[in-house]
Amino acid sequence: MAKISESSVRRLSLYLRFLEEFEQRGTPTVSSGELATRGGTTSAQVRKDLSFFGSFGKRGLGYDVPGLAAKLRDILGLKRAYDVVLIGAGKLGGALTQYGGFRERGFNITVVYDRDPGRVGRRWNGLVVRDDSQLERDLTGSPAKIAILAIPETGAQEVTDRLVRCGVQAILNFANIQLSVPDSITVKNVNMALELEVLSYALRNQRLASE
Amino acid sequence: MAKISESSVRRLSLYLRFLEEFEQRGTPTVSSGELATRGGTTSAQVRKDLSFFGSFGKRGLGYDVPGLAAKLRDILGLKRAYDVVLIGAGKLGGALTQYGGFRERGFNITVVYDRDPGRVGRRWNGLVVRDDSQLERDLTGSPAKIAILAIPETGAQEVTDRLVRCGVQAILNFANIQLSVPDSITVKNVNMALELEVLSYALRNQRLASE
DNA sequence: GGATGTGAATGTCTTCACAGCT
DNA sequence: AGCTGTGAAGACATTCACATCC
Repeated sequence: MAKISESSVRRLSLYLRFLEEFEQRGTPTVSSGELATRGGTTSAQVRKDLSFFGSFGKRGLGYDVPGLAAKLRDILGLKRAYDVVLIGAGKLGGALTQYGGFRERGFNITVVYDRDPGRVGRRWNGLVVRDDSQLERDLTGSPAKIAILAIPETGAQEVTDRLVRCGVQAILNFANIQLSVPDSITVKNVNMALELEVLSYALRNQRLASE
Repeated sequence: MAKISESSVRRLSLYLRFLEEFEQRGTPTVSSGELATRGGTTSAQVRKDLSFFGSFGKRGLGYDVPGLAAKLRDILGLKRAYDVVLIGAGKLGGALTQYGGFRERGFNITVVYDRDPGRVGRRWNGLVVRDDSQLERDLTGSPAKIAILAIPETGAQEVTDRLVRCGVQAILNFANIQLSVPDSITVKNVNMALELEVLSYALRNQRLASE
């Protein structure tokens, strides 16, 4: 299959969200233009994004809402549920565990690890915090393929190496560090301070432009 | 000034982080190649990114670490501190307030709003949660230009409109909704479920490839 | 010698524009 | 008529490669 750009995949994910809104409202069909305005892009972009995977629309009519939604779920691999391993039972981990958006889309945080003795063994958001050292014993042979790292920089690389050895193939990393992993492993970084810096850059440009 | 791509700005932000590590370690100079390997890019990319803003290096030598760090802080608008308004005193808001990475870089969450009567008035992470309805009274004339939205979709657009009216110019949005704002306002979305979906897509591709 | 800075070449993504269905 | 699907064109981003300077 041809390689699709990440921006394209991100947009597909957005389109799916809009389609689900239409689905709930019972709207039967939708045009590329309607998806485009909601997503802040153009109708040509929407059609091109979809065209990488096939032709799902009817000319003159648009796209069948439930049909396209199902197709996108298939493309994005969302037809199945995923067990997700959470590393770090801190505030951020708690927020993520509580966050409904994950469960809604089939991402279930089924286990959480921490290395702080004050946390290990405690009940926490409906789970029991497990000791970090149990990771290998628990995960070897487990079907979990996705992990979320919600821990500080220190130790993040070490835990990553262990997760990879246990068969984890995709990591959502909140630690402020560039993880090094084998090519076969996918890592997505969420770096909140960096996002604010992009905003700061934009603000500074505004200031300079207005002088 | 020429328009710089967002990916370029994001990389500059990364380089700055690496430079700060070098700074702490007392390393006097660094080459584009060293920054590149840490950032997972190429030396040519590093030099090109920097070249949009000037020539900061010495041929044959590399870049002066504190000098380049200062220059990047200036470019990114990080020489000053920012007051940040937080909307939403929930788990996510709490995690963000506690998160050291913001303060470290001069982003200070100075006030938090919520509309849940059970939260308003309470002490919370060193702040007192203020009633959402106070927003206009507090913010009009305040220097705060950045807001973080850590609330559910419902109400996010309404609060956004009010923030914009109060002079907020940049918004970091954690709500799962595409905010509509005037062109002059900068919005960055952090959509954690979407990140997981990108991972899901990658996993599905791996599965398909191995069949 | 060693590393920068940068035009030119290449590669990638987006937009255009229109033929082709419904 | 209306909207899709898609080559072709255009815009943008990355990589190459080398003259330039320390």
